[in-house]
Amino acid sequence: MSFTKARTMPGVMELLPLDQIALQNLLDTVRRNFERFGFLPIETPAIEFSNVLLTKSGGETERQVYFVQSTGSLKQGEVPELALRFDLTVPLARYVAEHEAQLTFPFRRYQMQRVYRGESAQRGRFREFYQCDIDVIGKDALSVRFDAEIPAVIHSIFSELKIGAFTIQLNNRKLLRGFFEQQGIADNQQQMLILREVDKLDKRGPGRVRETLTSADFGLSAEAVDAILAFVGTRSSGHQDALAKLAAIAADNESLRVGVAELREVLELVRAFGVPETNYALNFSIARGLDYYTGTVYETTLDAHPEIGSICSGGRYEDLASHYTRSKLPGVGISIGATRLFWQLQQAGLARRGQSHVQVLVAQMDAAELPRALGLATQLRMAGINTEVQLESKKLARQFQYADRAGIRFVVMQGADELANGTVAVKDLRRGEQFAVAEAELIKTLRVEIEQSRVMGDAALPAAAAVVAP
RNA sequence: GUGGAUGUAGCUCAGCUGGUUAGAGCACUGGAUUGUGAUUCCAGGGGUCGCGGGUUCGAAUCCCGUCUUCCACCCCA
Repeated sequence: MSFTKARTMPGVMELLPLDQIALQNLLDTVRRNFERFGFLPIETPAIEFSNVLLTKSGGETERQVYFVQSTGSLKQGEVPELALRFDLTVPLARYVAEHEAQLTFPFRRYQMQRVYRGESAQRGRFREFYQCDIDVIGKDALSVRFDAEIPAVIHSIFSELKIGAFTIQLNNRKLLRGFFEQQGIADNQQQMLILREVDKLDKRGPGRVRETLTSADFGLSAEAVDAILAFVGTRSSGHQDALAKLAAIAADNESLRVGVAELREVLELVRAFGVPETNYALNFSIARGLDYYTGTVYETTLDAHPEIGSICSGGRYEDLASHYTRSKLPGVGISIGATRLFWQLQQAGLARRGQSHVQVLVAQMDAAELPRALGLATQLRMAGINTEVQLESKKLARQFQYADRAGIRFVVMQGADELANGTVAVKDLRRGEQFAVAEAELIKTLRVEIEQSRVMGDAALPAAAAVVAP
């Protein structure tokens, strides 16, 4: 008999239960903070009509879209009618256009779902992954103040995740465009091409970016490249410094003036939102590849792990749903790639295994006493303690081994000795200690132990390693 | 899509210039008598050496093809 190789396609993440718990803890933290800031949940289907998803056809997205078709409706040579979503922003645009009449604006939604991209396989690159998005969509207009609220949400999430110091890098597309105009680079396409290169500044260093920009493809003079590199090299340290850097810009065109003004307002409000000044900074090389950003753009990085790159990014767009409706719907939002983030944290040693949700295993000491063990388990469950019972008769050693491997910390035993004197034995597998308590005290004792275990579980870790602790 | 690597047990790998029945560590299963795990000791299961073809008396080893996975570019979370 030959077996089919049991395997998943490359680019998908599949986890063992304790790692799954760790990922879910991460997702729970994100969701909790989204809700704390007043964002409401929606879900959209994984499958959408192809023409809805591919409004801006051509380019990267089309290459990466998975088309979907039922076997019955296969038609040779035609573009399938359906496709898997490749992000959550396009479905949001469709959603808002479709339900506009029933939504209240500004519409604040969060969405945490999986998206699909036909990427070629590479480290940390997934074909199926979670995106956690928040967006605020305005009707006709949306104040730049909302741009300042986003970093407050980011700060709240990453503080709670405890993955170390992080910086929310801020920039503004209008500022960049204005600057390019000032340099005599007026062509929109040309600006985009330069933006893409500039965006790689922190990853590749100024040397290689200079090399690319001075190449024949760009047709820029050495002086122009110098000016660009000097400008986009701007980084601020601290709030006052950021304001000073903005003040130093000689704005001689409208776009540049507006960009500076927007950034200034965002900075002031970010501070007022209570984000510590160590957690945000100007970075004029942040451009974001996506075409639709028009104003503020964000990227968040971990100070101690620059190799991870951006862990959360987004920005402002002027018209979200122009392909679906005449209404003008500006918005601002961010996306966290939770699957990749989790993977990166694991690689960097910042994620640890989750703890089993099973808090207690009631051992089976004597097959005849199984009903008694079941009754004990029921009592524990009614007290809110997640409990599993040893249902098969096995040597006690095996029962301990099972609990240990499954990550269950406490084993409760009530054998002949304990029954005789009305006690229950509790073994703490992590500490390797065992003690006896009166049966009436069991629940109270376990609650204390479990609470202690929860608190100690966090405290025992270095500050930067507690990510996914429950 | 372009360029470069890779493939031996579930995992990490060894296997010299071709030579008997392809090895190790970890993992797994069982045992070391009565109610105590992760440590120790003993035993055991597990591999068409990615696949196809060629050279040879003989191929995991050499050659060709093919597939796979991975890395860089592109793009992105």
